[in-house]
Amino acid sequence: MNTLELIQKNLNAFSKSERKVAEVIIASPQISIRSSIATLAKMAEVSEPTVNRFCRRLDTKGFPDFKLHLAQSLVKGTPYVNRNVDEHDGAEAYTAKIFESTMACLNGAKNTLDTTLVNRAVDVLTQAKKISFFGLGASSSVAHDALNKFFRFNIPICCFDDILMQKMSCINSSEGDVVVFISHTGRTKALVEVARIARENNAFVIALTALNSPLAKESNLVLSMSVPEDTDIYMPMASRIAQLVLIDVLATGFTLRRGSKFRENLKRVKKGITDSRFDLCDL
Amino acid sequence: MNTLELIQKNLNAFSKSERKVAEVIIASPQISIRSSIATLAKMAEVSEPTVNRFCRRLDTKGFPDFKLHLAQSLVKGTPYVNRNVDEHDGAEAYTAKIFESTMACLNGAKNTLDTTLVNRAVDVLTQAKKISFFGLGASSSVAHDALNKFFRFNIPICCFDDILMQKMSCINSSEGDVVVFISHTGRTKALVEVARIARENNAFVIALTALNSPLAKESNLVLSMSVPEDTDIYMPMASRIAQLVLIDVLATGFTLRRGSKFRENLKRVKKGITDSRFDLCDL
DNA sequence: AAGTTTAATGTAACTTTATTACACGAACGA
DNA sequence: TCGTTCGTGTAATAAAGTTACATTAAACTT
Repeated sequence: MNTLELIQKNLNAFSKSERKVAEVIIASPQISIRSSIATLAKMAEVSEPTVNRFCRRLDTKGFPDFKLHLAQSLVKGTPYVNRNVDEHDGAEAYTAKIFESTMACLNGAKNTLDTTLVNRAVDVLTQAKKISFFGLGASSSVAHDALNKFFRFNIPICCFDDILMQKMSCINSSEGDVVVFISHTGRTKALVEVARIARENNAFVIALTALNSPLAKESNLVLSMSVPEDTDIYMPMASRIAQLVLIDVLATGFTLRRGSKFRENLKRVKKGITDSRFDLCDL
Repeated sequence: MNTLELIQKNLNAFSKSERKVAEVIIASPQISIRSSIATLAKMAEVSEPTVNRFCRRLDTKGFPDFKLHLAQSLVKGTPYVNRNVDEHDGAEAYTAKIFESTMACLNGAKNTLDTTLVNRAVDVLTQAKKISFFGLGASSSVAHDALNKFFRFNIPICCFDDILMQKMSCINSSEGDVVVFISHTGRTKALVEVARIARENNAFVIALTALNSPLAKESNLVLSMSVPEDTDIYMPMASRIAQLVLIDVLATGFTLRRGSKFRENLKRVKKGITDSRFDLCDL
């Protein structure tokens, strides 16, 4: 377990002074590993032995040993930890926090994603007669993004925000069609119903959603990622970002599976777009 | 450059005693990073200052600093680097690469984003009579996402994919309106023209785009982030993700600026959504 | 609610660790 | 051969980390 994450997780288990130390370290781990125990103690406004006790509580032999662990975890794992935005944060502070939280989130998502299932999903997608992407609310922009990506592959594809259009589309689906549903919670009633209809019409249902959710139960294949819930009102839904990256992953897998001739095509599409742009020399 | 490799490579450049130190470290680096300078000196059968000099020769401040560098280099795998997907990658490999590249990208974006400008943008947005979000192609899903976020703030807001609708909307704009344009390259002709129209009608133009691009030149305020260009056809546009996070940042800044009463409202909206969901006990 | 106990924290003495200053001796060149 | 330079070690010094203990705050008991 990553030392920095460990500190973050145990924040509540620490005593008042120890928490001060923890906060200083989380705020600037890179500085911490270069500081002496005296400097760190001063930064956290506690005494040196408190810092030492803090280190021991984290199962290290002492301060130098702790620094070693921290230094290694800064390389290995995420240097970033989910930090909530505070009411009094300035632009610099909240910008950093949001970027870092998002990165921490992606790291978590990556580690909990089952790549065997990714592989199966890619299998199914490459063999699809038609692919549909459906999401509602915040997830609808993820569906749009997926449309944009898969559209370039020149295969029958569709994407609707509208729940009725989604239903109609599913009613018309048949064997060989694949429907991808996107929902963070997997508990949006309307969407779950659409998924059921898709299944009833022999479509293959892939869900980017939470494990064991109602939506997951209606699906043939569930791609889930554990992403911390957005308990904080300031905190934007990083889950959405993780879903987008997952779409990237699926699109990439798709491209790879299709072989080299297919990739030549892609280059042509990309080149086609540049014609609607100013030349680089216009810069 | 990896410290251990560096030692290995420079073996011949060291003096006799220093080489002894180098050999001991190469033989058991894990032990070395946990030893004191005295222990290491004894292991190498040299004096302590020799070890110290050895450390300085490797451009470190001293023994503790050297240990830090060594410790970090001993950790395998560099996580946050942009690694291109390879034709022969399996699902696990490309999944990891894409997630990690995206994180690397976000990190880069974070570091190149000017928070002073973020602050100004938030200023402008909070005072806007109406806010519009426009993007084309891949950026249109970013615009949608922005709509979804800012919509909750209960202010006049709009978002169009259609270039004609965008134009019409801009022609009708007036003093106090803010239009946010989203474009990775900033060179999409159609969008640049819309921006010009917006400006001509006294709207305040914010662009999430590349510095010095034609779009940037038509804008009152440019939020740019340096994100590696997607040279690789496999590699999905991580720039899009960075833009989404930037939207998150702006939305958060907006929320903070509006004060605590406003945030109470947001909680209500959030609660309102849950009614269209299955209860948690349905899980 | 007061007293007792326990946990948390800081002070100061002490130990360990690292660095510096300097001296000695070998290698090299004139 | 002498002087210089470079490498090395010894010893002194400084810095960092740890321990023991005293003090204070918190919690629990009666």
